[in-house]
Amino acid sequence: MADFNAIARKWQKKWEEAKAFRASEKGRKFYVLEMFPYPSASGLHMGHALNYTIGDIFARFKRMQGYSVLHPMGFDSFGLPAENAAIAAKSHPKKFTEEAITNYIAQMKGLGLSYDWERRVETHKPDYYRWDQWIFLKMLEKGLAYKKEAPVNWCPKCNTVLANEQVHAGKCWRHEDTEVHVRQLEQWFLKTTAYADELYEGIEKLEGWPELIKTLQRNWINRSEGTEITFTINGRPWPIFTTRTDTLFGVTFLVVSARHPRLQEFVTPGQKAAVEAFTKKIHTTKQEDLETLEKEGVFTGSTALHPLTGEKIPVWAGNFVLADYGSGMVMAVPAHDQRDFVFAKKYGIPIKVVVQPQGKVPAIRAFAEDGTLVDSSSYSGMTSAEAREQITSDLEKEKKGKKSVQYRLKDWLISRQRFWGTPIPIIYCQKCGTVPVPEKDLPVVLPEDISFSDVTNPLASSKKFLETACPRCKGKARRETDTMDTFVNSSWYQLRYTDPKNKRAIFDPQKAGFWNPIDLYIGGKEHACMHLIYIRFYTKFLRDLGLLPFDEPAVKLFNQGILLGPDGNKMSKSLGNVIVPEHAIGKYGVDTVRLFLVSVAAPDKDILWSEQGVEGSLRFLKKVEEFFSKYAPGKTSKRLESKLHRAIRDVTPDIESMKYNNAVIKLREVFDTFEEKMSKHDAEAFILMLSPFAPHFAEELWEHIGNKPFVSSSSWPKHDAGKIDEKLDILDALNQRLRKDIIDILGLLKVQKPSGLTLIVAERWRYDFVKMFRAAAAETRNFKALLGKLLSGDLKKHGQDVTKLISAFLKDPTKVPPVDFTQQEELEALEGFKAEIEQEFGCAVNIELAEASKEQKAKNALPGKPAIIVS
RNA sequence: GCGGGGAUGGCAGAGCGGUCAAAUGCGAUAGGUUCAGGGCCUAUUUCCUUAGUGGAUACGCAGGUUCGAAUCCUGCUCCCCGCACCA
Repeated sequence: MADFNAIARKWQKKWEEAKAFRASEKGRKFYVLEMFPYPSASGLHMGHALNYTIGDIFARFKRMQGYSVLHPMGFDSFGLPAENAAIAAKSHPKKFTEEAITNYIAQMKGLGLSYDWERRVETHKPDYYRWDQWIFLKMLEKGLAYKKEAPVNWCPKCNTVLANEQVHAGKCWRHEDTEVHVRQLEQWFLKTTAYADELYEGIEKLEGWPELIKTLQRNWINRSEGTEITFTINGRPWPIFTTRTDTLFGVTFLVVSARHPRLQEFVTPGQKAAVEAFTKKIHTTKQEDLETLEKEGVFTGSTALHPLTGEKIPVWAGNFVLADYGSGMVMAVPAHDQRDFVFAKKYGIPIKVVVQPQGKVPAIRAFAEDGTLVDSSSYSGMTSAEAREQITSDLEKEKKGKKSVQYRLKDWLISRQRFWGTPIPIIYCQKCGTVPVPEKDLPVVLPEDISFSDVTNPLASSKKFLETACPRCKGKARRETDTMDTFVNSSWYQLRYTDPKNKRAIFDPQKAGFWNPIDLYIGGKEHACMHLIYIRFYTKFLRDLGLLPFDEPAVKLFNQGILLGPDGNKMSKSLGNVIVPEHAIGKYGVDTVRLFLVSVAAPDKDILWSEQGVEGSLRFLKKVEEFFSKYAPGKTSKRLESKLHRAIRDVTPDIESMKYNNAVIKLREVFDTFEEKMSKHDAEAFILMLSPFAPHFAEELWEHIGNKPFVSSSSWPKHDAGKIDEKLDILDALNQRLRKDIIDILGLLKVQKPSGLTLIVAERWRYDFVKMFRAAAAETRNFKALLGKLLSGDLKKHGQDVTKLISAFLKDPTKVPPVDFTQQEELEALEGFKAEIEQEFGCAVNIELAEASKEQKAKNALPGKPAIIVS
């Protein structure tokens, strides 16, 4: 038995020496990319292996199809874990990171992944992150990067602020048990909202993206169209956003967010104490509880003027209004909004019905749907939709409102009070203020002499870093000590792969444009609202800088499933169900593991790891090996040829559509029909098809049958439709059935060794049936009538054959397919099969035609199933 | 509450209007093998019936469309997963 691991090492070395997977800009391109990993100290896990194998199979497949394939890998190497590890070990995160990277590369090579390693990018290297800084400066220039004080999410464990996208249900994205606090801080933001509209509208055009991701993004960006209505409070105009302009006459109070920065402007001296007590309570409420919190509020003392009626409306402060959506204030229409309804009930605020439904207005809850307006001055009688239009346009005329679109998407907070990230290229000068670092001074390099001793940002501990001269006045200045969110690094890395060593520019637009957009981007669905929004945002920005001629980063996005442990749970150390890639590979070999990972289910489904399943994959490879160890080229039988070409025909689209599981099954199926004699060319076809899945093993076989390396760079086989013979398959089925029948009968007769077998072939009814069908088809175009005719009476019991014909008929009504076999052909086929039967049952076999005189004997004989007489 | 995805044989998982009692793998059972209760090979693995063809049920539940449904439609139940007071 061959040593699969030795084979793997052998070919990995050869590939590397030959630089077999180097990408070059010529011909038809194909860009396959898997989301690059964060190099963690614990190394690659099986989930990574799955993710990368999925991409690798596709990359290899496309390469064999003659595409220039770009299949690079890199490392998202900035991030908190390395920094924390460094703090614990009183060391530098760079050390941990680079060790981890070395380890990752070795593991990836061990998986036989066909990367062009020369293009590798590592985001913690200054020659990479200088371009993060460059982009930042460009954004600053265009007004898309800015600093502002805002309530921000603070994770006490990460010791830094987080972006909105990194807060999941009130918790930190990395610390599911850690409450995020809201703090008021001055931070850097990237103006993702400048592209909100395009990010939202563009989702529709992402045809190759999974519906799920698109929906998640739609929800995240959440565009809503409405009207911004101006209310006057204390003599000053305040815009309020609503989607229900039609309920304007039902407004009985306004609610301002209790967290609103300008809340104090509404608070009258008389209400001061009450409001303060209330806000204090709000600030001590946990984010988590906020979701289930009862709607509460307090009167601010101020009143607003209704823009149309001039009525006085009380302004409340409430805990259920978001400070950072719209203007942080809502108009409350208790009759038509459930939240307002509850609030009004609680505080005894009047409820005024202005929209009438078909039936009666329910008293216990608000009627929040569209209906017909009542009590709304001249708008009464209009439908909600009409009223929205009319009221908005009337408000516009009076300059008391305008159409408005609001997004849930917020600007991206990128400041991090951490060390291990891209320094923000900003200098604060006492005289000149905030000054961007000039492009020529990039990169702003992370210092080495830092100390993690304090809780403040470690960057501030490096004097060499902190103290600098102002680029404008040359006076004393200090650097920004915040670094950028790591998601910045991964927002454009796919472009850098196309020109990774460029020292003068972020990339050559020529090269980036050749490879991009990514043709197949593979990664987990958890990135839907983080990375995948950011990368789209960056793409649009770089496009607007004139660097990219396209709008979206990837044509097709593929989300692989989650790899589950043998117990059906997600792999985790705490459950002890983690399968370590090295162990599995050591035990079964890489190719087996790769093959198994894609055999279980379609790659977008969750995969259940099963030791027995892996053994099954190994068994298959061993059988293949066994076959080829005895293989000598010969002439392929028509039968095998037919099956092989069909396999080529079917495997190809299976891989193309990433149904790897089905492709593997088809490979197993053809292999099962292999005969000792087989031409070299046909043997090659099989090895070629096997190679994306089991690349090392395939190379070995390829060499074994006398070919020069590599299969990996040979051409994908093409099928010859002319060689696919359906009749041969039917014949196989007939033979199979006959064999089984003989076995059954011998069993029933309790005969161990028959001295002879006589097979009597009956007249074929099908022959006549088809003639009839043809005649019927010719004489009528009414399919139903034809069917009725066919399905009636005697023919009904031959349903299977009827359906076969009908399905063929439906595909092309002008043609009735030829019937399987005529009686004559069947006889001939049986003659051919005779030797095999004789061999198998160890007796002479007679084949007879059921003539009239033998009718009696043939009474059990059916088409394709001769009557069997045992002697 | 809003939205997305599911429910198939002992298990995993294909199939997504006719060629389906339903690929393939795993497991189980039987038989074979110069055969160790291992490996390999072969057969069986819904029920009934049987000198083979056949029949009855069956693809979450209940209906419907169709000559024909695991596949399409409607309603229901259950499971998973996102977002969640966005005005």
